[in-house]
Amino acid sequence: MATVDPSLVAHLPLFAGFSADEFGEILREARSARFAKNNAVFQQGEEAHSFYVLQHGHVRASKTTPTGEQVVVRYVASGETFGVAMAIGLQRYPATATAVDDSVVLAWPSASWPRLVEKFPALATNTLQTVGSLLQETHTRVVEMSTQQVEQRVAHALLRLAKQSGRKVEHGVEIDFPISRQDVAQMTGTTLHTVSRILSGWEQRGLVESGRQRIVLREPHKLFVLAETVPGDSEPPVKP
Amino acid sequence: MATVDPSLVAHLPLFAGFSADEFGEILREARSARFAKNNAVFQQGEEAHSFYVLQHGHVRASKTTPTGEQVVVRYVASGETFGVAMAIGLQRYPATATAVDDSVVLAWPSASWPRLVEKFPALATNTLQTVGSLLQETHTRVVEMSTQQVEQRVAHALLRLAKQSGRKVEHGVEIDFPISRQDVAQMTGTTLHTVSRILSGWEQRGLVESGRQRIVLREPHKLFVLAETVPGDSEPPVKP
DNA sequence: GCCGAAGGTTGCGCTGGCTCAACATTGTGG
DNA sequence: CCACAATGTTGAGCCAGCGCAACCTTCGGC
Repeated sequence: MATVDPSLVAHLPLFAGFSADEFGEILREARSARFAKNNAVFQQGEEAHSFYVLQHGHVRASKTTPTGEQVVVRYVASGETFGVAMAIGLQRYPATATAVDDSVVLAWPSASWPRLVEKFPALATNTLQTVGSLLQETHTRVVEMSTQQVEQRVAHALLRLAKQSGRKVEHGVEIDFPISRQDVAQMTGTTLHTVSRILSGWEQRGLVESGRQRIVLREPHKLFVLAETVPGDSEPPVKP
Repeated sequence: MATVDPSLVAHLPLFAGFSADEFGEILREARSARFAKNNAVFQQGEEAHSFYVLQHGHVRASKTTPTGEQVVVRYVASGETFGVAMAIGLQRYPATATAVDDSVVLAWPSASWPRLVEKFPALATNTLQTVGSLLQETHTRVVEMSTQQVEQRVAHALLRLAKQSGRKVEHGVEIDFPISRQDVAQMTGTTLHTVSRILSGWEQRGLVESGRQRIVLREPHKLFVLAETVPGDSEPPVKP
């Protein structure tokens, strides 16, 4: 298990406000690990032995219901912290984390969290920011699911992914990891069929270009307008 | 502004692990305030001047969309922390907090959060637990909205409210604050009409007893079964 | 280069739950 | 005590999106 070059992780939000010596000390307790595409970093229900920072790649966090349905809780981009179950008082992971691309993570034993936090209280406040942001995003999602139609929700979901993990390509912004219709459906509370129909429609209108596990936003701004448009807003009723 | 009796708040989760002297010191920075029923503690978008612990009463946190729809984010029960915008890095409150009953809160100036946390790091870890729990609950809600029908979601919502704020009454468990059909609808992503129909149905079956701003669960266990039952699970198709 | 599996598309029919609407009931302020 | 506002109930019609089904396309392994 190789030691980690501090310069590669010094800028991460989890370590904001630490001196070189300090995160040198923290880093010494981490190990680096590689997960090949489609392999699980950890499983829902499993003992929360570690917490993680994603160095490279992309990780999907998803929950499975007792009846077997899956819901995507989050996509983790590089630099982000995940699997902090222990820090929020959980013995077990509440979701499954899967590498959707070949990924490299930094892993700390959960057992060392209390000691690290005691020595470096800023870890707690930094994690609080992270968890707070997740809470906000999740609230946004609840609001969207409560008030918007599927098409708007899908638009918002893709725009968020593009912002978080978009890569500029020739004709727009491509979501920088493999993502299926099913994945988008599980992010927005719909079915892969409906997502497929929506993307087909958008493709015809030139808004996106998509294919197998691949989505390119060609007109992010138009998508944004669509996402904010209340359906039936276009034709105000005529007063006779 | 009266000083606060430490014995009344010593047991709150926010102060777990503090000595008498320590929360005496923290408490000295708080003021107590009373909010009459239906008055706002703070408004969405307003500068996050304070964070709060609810001493008595009940507070509803809700978000309003640009198009005017409201979504209930959370009900706060006594003892719980709310309005911690500053701690999670927000300048402004992301939701409106309204007293649904006459309520008494402890309020700290947001400005004193950084200093308090520096002196009492356990504040950060305690808040992390709180925010973590909220995140989990919100994820549960997303999963429910993604995979369950309205009737199941309403059942889950009421069972959660009963667990958090239920009061044993003669014929069951009553939700211990005024709550309308509209409120329940805004918690579950449906309309007051649908909630009304569902409650009427349950009333007929003897599962609940409800009226104006009032819901009593008469058969919590049966409701729980209903909440977990996949619709169409009852009659397996006959093979001719 | 072939084959199987995974992913994507599209048509069709059905229905849960929304919208619109009218009305009933209960609390509240003057 | 009355009037009105807030809350709740219920009917009727409609449609967005789901379930099912059939089929097509692309990728990866051998």
